[in-house]
Amino acid sequence: MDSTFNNDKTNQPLSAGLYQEIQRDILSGEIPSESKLTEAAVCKRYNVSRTPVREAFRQLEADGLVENIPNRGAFVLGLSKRDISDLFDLRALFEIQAVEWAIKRMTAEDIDALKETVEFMEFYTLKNDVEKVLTFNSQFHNIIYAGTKDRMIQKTLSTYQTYLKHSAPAKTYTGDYLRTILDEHKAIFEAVENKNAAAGRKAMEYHMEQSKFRRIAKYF
Amino acid sequence: MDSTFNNDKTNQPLSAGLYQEIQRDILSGEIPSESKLTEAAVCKRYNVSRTPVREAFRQLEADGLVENIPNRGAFVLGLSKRDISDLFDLRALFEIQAVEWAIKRMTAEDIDALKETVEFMEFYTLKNDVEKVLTFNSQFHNIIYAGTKDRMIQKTLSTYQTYLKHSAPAKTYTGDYLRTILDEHKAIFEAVENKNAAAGRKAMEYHMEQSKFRRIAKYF
DNA sequence: TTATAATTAAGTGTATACAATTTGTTAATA
DNA sequence: TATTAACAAATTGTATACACTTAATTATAA
Repeated sequence: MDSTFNNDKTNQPLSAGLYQEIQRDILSGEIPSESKLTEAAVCKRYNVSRTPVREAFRQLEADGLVENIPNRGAFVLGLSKRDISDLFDLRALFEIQAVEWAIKRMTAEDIDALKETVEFMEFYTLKNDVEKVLTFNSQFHNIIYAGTKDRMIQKTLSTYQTYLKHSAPAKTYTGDYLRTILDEHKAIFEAVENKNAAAGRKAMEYHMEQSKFRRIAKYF
Repeated sequence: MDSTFNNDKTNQPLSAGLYQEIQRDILSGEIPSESKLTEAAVCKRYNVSRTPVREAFRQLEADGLVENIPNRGAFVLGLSKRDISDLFDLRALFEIQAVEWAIKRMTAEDIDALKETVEFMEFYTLKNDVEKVLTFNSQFHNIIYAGTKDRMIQKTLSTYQTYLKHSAPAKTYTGDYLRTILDEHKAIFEAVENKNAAAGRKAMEYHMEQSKFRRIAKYF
């Protein structure tokens, strides 16, 4: 109940902040599956009126994170362990397609931006700055998504990225881990730079396999 | 301006009807890309207040069909021809994965329901009832989606199905066409019945290729 | 005339009031 | 006691009023 919700800094509507906040809480499990989100409760907790709350609920529903039953309310639909496992598989399918399209559609400027991102990743890997590496990791993938020039795959992959990130338990990383991740991204970038779609798919496929293994291995 | 919007029959909230209505108009191109959706205009057209309109806008935004810029408004993002082409490819990836999961996860009752659907398809194919065949065609795929027991793939595929359906120009079907489609579904069902995942993927892959060809061929 | 500033109009963001529905409780009946 | 009916409370659906931001217009100065 110790709300850290704060919307003062940005000019985004309240519903946007609420949406992110509630999404995070559902994915982390803080708000459990099956539980009911009551408008009044959310209003009180974040000290806002019902209008932005209802708008946030609609967005969460479109994401599949709550089910809105007319005149009954919004019921939470969290992600089970199999949901997470499945999500890794779905993400892999799209990431592999995305890198192919990106290789075919990226501009020279897009590729430059990707190059810079890899360089930042390397820089912070050497400094062992986990936070920064993860940030540029996300950025690397986002540049690929944008490079597809396809809104739908971009949107879906961004959503999946968010889901997998926030549904992850806190983790401690070793230097080896960062180095491994860097290498996988370098391989992908190389394929992009050479405009080699087949190599790009292969490198991304491997990255996705490893990525899933690194997470799921902890569960079983 | 001749609104056929009517929400009297059902008890769903106004926003749900608005959402579907506007979605259809965007996909069909009646509301063109780049155009701005003004709340007041939609209110007037459908004779409702701003609250349900704003909620519909949020859902459309989550779908990627409009971009909501704070304090500026909702701008339409329609689907280009390449978007449609890409969508066929993305759908194919998911449909193939879906049939595999469905084969592994469907219950006996699920399979019975699928069998019945195929039988209806065959019956109406023989009667040359296009409307009904298309209805059971959609139902066939929806049963597969549900059979995956995975909300995310289900939701994404349902969305794609809607997009491809509503973005299609009106079409005249021949008896041959219906027969061909029926055969493709029968092949998929057979694989499901035999719980043969590899065969299921293969049959679905073929169905998706043909499905894309049947639509896209008209464009080029 | 052109550029800038002040003002007005239009549109979105948020809160709230009221209507309709659902849920929970009490009362009445068998 | 068990079941149903009537009522009350809580919750969601919708409309509207007001606040705030952006866009358009007019006025002013160079």
